[in-house]
Amino acid sequence: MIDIKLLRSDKKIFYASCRARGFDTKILDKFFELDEKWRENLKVLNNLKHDKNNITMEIAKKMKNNENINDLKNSVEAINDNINKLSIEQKNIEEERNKIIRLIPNLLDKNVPICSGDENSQFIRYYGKARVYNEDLDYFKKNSGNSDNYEILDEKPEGHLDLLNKYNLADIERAGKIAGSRFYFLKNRLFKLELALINYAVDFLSQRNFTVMEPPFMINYSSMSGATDIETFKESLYKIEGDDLYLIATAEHPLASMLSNEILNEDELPIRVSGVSPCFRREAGAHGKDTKGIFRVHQFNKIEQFIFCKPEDSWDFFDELVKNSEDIYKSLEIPYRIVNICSGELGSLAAKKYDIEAWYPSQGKFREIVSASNDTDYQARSLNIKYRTKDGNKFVNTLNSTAIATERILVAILENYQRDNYIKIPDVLIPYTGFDRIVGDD
RNA sequence: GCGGGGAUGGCCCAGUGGUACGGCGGCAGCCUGCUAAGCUGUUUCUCGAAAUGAGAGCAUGGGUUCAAAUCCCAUUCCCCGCGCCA
Repeated sequence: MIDIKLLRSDKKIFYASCRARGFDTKILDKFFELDEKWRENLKVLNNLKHDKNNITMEIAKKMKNNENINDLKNSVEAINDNINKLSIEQKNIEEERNKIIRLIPNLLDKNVPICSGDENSQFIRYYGKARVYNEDLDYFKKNSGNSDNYEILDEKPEGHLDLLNKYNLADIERAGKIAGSRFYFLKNRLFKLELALINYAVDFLSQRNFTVMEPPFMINYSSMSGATDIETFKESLYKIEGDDLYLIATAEHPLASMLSNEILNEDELPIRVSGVSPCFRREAGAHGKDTKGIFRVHQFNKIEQFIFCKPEDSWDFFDELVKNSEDIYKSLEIPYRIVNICSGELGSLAAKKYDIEAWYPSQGKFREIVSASNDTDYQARSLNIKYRTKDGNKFVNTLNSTAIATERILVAILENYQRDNYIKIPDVLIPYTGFDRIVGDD
């Protein structure tokens, strides 16, 4: 949620931010209209309550002295009628206003590139030595900042679905039979590789001062709506029938809401937490995209980094999160690039977002594997997470970034590490897998 | 799931219908020849330019009443016991 006081006092910057994101500024007009009415009503309502309180106290006094109070009673009843009427009106206005204010997106950071379309996000940097099929070279060059760090392949590498079948690493058909499309059974060494990735990430983040944890995989509406932009997010979430519970779409949701309605001491910050969890996504609206294999699925595992910090530190921590994620992919030796997501593509919580995109040789593309966002105080305000300062309580800033989304990294490893008759295991993972290659059934 | 007990400000705790007591901690100031002790104020949210201005707030949502932390109903969570259970 944005800062309502700032919204009232500095309308222009919100109109500019909404326009840059491609949001309809009518929501702002509507907000101001409702807010005006709300404040007027509140004044009247508070005056009525003030009168009522005075009379009520007088009644208490008179009763002590055994004086007659019938007249006073009647006047309170009359005031109560007015209060009730106005309260109902006020409640409706407030509900509508609060619904709208949640639709207003966070203010953009000044470094976010302004754009409307998909392809305008800004290239930041490239790392690694990509294996590039000769026909994909133009695309690679164009999207890697014209890097010359690549190895040309004359034959198109196999796609991950073929590799899954070739080495008997997944059963997607039977998963489809029992659950539907976009589900999978992970098998054999690929499954062990996933466990290795999880353990590797857990160790990695522990060493970088994160408290690692397994969060609840379901949370209630209040937490979910605080942690997300729920109105637009709703359709991508799974709801549990008969209970006030939603399956999480990322560990960010429980990690963020973990501290909801709390006031922290200044010296507790920053708080670095990391969550390992499955992520459940309906992928509504993704029909036809990545339908084969395990690249885009309804359930995948992810290790997420999350930081609560003071506002003045949050851009440093943004860099820290991105660096952590980058260091993981450097260590796994997966080629990647980083892009600064442009205004039209940015989620409404984020003031700025960097994506890390891995190189997938058989797709001949960079695809998203990490999303790092600084939500500034937007999420903290919705969740009511504050810290104490000399000048009163302030909202913390929250930041999140993927460490490893395992299914996408498994695909990246399969594609980048395929050899003639086996899949090589990245060196840093061998201590975790206990084997150095995937060859077949075991 | 059943029975019993509970939820009060950052924390602890008092409060059986008349508008939330006290302590601890934090912050600000005062005093004191000094890492102590003491004193005063302050501590949540909202409206308001501000007030020595007002309203709200006692787990949540309803109800009774002129008036509810207090009485009634429902819900949530925590503790104890029983049952069930990986």
